[in-house]
Amino acid sequence: MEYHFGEIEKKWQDYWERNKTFRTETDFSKPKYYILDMFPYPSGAGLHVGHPEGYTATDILSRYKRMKGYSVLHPMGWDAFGLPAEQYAIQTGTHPALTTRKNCDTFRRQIKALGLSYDWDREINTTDPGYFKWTQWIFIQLYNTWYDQESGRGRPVSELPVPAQVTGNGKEAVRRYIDDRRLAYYDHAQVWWCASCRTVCANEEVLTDGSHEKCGHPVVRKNLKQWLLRIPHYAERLLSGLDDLDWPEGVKDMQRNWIGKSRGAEIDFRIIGRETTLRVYTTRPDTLFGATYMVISPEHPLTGELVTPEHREAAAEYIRAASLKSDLDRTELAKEKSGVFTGSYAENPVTGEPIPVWIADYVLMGYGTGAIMAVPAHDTRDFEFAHKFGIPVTCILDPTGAPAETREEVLAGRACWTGDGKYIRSAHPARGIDLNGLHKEQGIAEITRWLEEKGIGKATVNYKIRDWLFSRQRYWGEPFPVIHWEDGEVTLDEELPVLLPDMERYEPGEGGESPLANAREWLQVTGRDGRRGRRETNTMPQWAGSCWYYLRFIDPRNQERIFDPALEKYWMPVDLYIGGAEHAVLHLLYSRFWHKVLFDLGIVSTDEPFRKLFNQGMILAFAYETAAGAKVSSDLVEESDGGFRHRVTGEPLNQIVAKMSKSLKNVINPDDVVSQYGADALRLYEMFMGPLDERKPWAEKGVKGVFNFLNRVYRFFTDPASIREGEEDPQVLKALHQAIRKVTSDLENLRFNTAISALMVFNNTAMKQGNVTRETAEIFVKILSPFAPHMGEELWALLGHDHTLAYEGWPEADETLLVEAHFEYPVSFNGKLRFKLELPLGMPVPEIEKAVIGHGKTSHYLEGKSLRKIIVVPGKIINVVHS
RNA sequence: GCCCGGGUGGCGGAAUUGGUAGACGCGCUGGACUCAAAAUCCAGUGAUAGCAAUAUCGUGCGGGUUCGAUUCCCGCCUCGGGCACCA
Repeated sequence: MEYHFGEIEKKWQDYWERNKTFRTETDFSKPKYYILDMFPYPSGAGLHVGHPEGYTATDILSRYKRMKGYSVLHPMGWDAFGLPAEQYAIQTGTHPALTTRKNCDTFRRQIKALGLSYDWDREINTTDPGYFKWTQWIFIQLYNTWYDQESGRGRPVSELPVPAQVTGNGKEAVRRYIDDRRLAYYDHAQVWWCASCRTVCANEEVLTDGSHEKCGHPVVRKNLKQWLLRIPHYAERLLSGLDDLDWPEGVKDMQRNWIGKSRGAEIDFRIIGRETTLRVYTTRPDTLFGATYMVISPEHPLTGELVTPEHREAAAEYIRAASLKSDLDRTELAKEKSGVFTGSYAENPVTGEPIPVWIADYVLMGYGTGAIMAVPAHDTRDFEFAHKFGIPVTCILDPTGAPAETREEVLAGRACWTGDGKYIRSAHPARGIDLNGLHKEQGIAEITRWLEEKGIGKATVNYKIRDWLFSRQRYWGEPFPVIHWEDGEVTLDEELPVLLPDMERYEPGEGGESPLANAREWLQVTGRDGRRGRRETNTMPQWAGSCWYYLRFIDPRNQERIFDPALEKYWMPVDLYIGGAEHAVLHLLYSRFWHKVLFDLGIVSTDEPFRKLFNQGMILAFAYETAAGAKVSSDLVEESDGGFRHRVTGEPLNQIVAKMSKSLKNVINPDDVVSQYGADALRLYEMFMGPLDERKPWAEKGVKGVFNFLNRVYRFFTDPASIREGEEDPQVLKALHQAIRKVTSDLENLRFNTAISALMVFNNTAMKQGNVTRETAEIFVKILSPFAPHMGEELWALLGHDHTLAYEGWPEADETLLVEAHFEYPVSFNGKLRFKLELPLGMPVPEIEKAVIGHGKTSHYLEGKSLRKIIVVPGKIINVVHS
């Protein structure tokens, strides 16, 4: 029979939909498996071939797990708040909700055409008031939570003990005290502002070159009143929680880096001639003897006090210039250090020496204490600075392990050494401190002990992670359930959801006002007491909706609560989460943060949301360039004699691998692939291309390869001459069970490419044999079906079944059929393979040796040489070692 | 600069508690079927030399450990991703 994939696929997709084949029934008696895709932002462009990659992988596993007897939760939804729909609204006046609905419809249609087994009754959309009601609700929980350092967890603010001295200062003081501890707070903040998008954005959304991740335009600093979340309070938990997660090490490393934990000490320096002390943070307190100057950041609160009159003008100028600089200027372009002397001196607490205090923008206010002790001999940045401004460099650590030349330079203060060594010039007997001769680790411990004993410093831990800027000046996002009253009080609106108002125009203001500031009616509220207030006009960032969507899938239609706790307890955590590596830090860190807060509040039952994470690799495409490296659009390329040349100029071109892009005209549209080869072929090819986590180029010819395979399978198994009753041929039976074993273990390890290869191997064997038994055919169809589900259902039906095979039991490999009696040993001489020798597997080693020596070819290879020994690895290899 | 990954035929990729390098697929070559083509089927296909048996070389480069290294160790080259004045 001919393989009419179009009809077959339509038929089964309709069947699944009509019968709700994949509706998740929660059966507490069964083991559960929650398998989740990172839900997409439904863009106007529709699906690209990257989407089906991860979706197919999770779909295959879902189908496999169902056949293994698990209750499987496999949902899909839309992360539908976001800029593009809003930009479109600004340009055309179309309400973003309309655009969003249209895009979701397209995505849903495309996804359904791939035969993915989602439970569509659980579809969610972050822009649906029934959904974002609960996003707002979680915000309220964050607002009403403080982090109790003592117990190491978040607790309701109602349980926050307020010290008597605060209570004594009145209601306002108490309010401020509590607000300072809430996980969500509203305050002035130096924030990143993108003039092009007219919105602020999070640190995490600013790229290294100082541009906005979303649009590529440069961002600038702006001081605005914003909502922020105190994610640093959870830094330690977010860090230690990573250890037990089955996540790619690279992703964990990126999160560890982002959290940026460092251990060191805070040290107080007395300012000479004043009552002030200057506190610094350093990871190298052991180098205190080498501190020859200090630096405070231009934003440091003590600049005013420390700058002496004769330096006032220069310092003020420097500070002003620094404030105008973007971070780009302060880093990338300004490798050259800059700074200005304050005129003040501090006293080095171990040596008693006066050391100058400088202002320099290489010290950031947002980290540590915003001030450092500078040790040019043992810190490269300080060394550069000292070098430029002629500040003395005192080496206090002898790099004993370094090459002689380097060591000499370091000892003379002409080079910087950050490694280990032995301390010199690091003792002050009168003050009871002596590090000389110690190594770095010992030195740090010893000086820290001394600082704490003297009360001038203490061991400290610091994190790079900052408060998360959580508001945006946009229309298309979740409104904050917040009211700002005329008397300055801020209260939460518990009447959820707070809906977005309908508007005529969606443009944000240029000065940082949200478009919602123009929604007059919506904006103004009057309290029961007649007090007037104004709604919060900022909206939440896109991350908000995706922070917790995996929880709503558990009980998506619940009107009364965020979800039923019994269901949450059954389904959580997510057993496998597959998505792109681009979310390694942002989404996954934010999500873990919210989850931990919800855990502390007793709302969820697990401390971590995603037990196993897997990143699919990007799908690339072939592209072409000239010898000079100029890219050539793919429609201008022709293939000739195995090479590529320019269709017009005839210039020879090189084939390269690049991201799909409109300009290179190498974008693959999944719709086209489906109409040409079918969904099963698309699925199979995406999985067959290579390992799921690697980036790999799309090749049209490869699709044809798997398409041929499907054709051969279909032709063979639909041919009545291929299927017979009776006993199976032993060779075929063995091949079948090898396939079952290989496919099963490959599925468990997410190695889809080799699983498909095993299916091909079996099909080749079966076709060569000419026919198989009905039982063999059924087993093969079962193990094929997760990969090519339409084909699976069709063949299953043709084999005489009238129900879906989605819940048929997964076949088990019979190991007894796989035991071999003989093994064809490769026999090598000095490691070089010379011939093969078939021997019984149970043969004792001495007899194997005898057999090898007795073999006719052995004497040939040993001619004129002497036998040293024979190495026999039973079931693996024989190696004859000779002179 | 630092931290992660990669580098295997003409191409996508198999194979690692160290044990037959190149599974499977594409492409290519030859053959069958056909008036012919497509499709399909069969055979071959790492490189070099040879009529052949066979030999030598071969997993980015250079060393090392081992009876044996794609796999382990040391030093490089290169591509991709992330971070980057965080004291």
